Amino acid sequence: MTKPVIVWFRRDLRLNDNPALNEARAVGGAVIPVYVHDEAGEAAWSSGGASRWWLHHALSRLSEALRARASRLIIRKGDSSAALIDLIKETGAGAVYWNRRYESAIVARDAMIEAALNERRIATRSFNGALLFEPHTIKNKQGGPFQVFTPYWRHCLAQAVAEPVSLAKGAFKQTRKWPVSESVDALELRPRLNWADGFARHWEPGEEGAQRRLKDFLKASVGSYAQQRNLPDMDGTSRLSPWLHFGEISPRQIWSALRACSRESGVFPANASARIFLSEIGWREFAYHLLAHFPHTPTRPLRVNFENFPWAEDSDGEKLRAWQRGQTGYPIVDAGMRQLWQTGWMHNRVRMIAASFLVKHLRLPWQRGAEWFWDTLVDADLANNTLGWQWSAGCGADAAPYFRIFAPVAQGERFDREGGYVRRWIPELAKVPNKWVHQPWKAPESVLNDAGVKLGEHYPKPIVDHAEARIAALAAFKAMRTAGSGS
DNA sequence: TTTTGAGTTGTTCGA
DNA sequence: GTCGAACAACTCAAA
Repeated sequence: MTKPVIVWFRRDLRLNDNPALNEARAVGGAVIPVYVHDEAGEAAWSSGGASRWWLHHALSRLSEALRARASRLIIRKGDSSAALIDLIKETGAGAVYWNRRYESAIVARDAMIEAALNERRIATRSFNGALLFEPHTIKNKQGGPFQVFTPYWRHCLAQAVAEPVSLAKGAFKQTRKWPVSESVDALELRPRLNWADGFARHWEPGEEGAQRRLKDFLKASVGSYAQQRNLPDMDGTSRLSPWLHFGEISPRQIWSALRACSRESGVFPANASARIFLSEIGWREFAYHLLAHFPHTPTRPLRVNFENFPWAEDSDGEKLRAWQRGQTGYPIVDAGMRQLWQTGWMHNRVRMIAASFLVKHLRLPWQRGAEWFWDTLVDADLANNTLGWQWSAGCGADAAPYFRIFAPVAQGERFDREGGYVRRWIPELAKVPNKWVHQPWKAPESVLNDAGVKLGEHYPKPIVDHAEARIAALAAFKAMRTAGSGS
């Protein structure tokens, strides 16, 4: 009789286009879906607070979806290797299948588990469930990894992309006796305090929620993506990032759905908007490419001369705290940081502005920003977070040149012209007229009085002066360069 | 090996 | 208000 196969779910919390699950069902025996909550195994990057909230709901939805197929999700806590070996003993499973991950600590751990299982004569198979182009399959002509996006993505687009595979209909083959499982609640993923209560108004974790969101985006927003993706007051971006992170949707499914939309025009991608959206998926691929080939980059700069960048002092943490709490006095920055806190997400345009502000105006290390985002974003993803922060700081691959310092007032006026975004997240400024809403400190006394705002009381004065901070940042970069070349 | 062209997302200044 | 140039120099990728 065919032995059961364990499907080890990780960052692939979906039933459709799940190669490990598909292949396990194809074996013909029982399938035992398993999730192991192994915080120590995640090393330095176990899920942050906001991600844990999402994970709680993602696991609940996956568990329900499996029950609808007459199956179950078996949940265990603790060391992954020990949990899998226990389950093999309890179920008589002959194999473990999973979809690959790319963080260096996880790659190393998975290799050890594979060896340990093979030693016990348990078959293991791993699959690509998370990427269009896995890092080891993409090489430049010198045989090395790409470090510039454009040639990387051009190269990728010349490769074939596999079609997503839908889950075959019908119930799963049953195991004779289900092993015991923890409840999702027992993982204690939701915060003890109720700070995440607002998240549920903004998000619908789970595979169905992902498909609904993709459909809505393709119907309503992708056509105007080129123009509207930069306007934080609009729903112009896909907002698929958290579902993508947990693998509730795969990039293959997105690629395929986008191509179906382009069918009428006979060209793929059909237009500038579709091409730009696809290239955003490409940036995610590029981030995984870089993380796999430069595994030290979550904590250390890719460009080594940035190791001795002269960051500013902030011994009491006051500046960092002002940034985290949305109290810098620059409305577009503060609105973003408050959106992040309240919803677990921040619009991409504002992420760039807020990141640039931390790194260039406050001159605090990008790692502090990356840590905060890791804890507060529902879409926190090691590859994307690392690339984004190193790009903003200017120390990464294909990064922003050092002289590119976002001006928060100009950015606010350009991308949030009516101030709707700022007013939504900073109610103190609700009555400040458009002309001053991005720089209330410049407004005449009478205007502020009419708006009911006293600066320094209801809303802070700017904690740094833009022009001075800009000059200081340029000087710091210059100092780093001279220090680097001198030795 | 050497050379050449090019590189997500900006800002400021001065005409 | 609008426009183009300067910002400074470096690294990558391909020929």
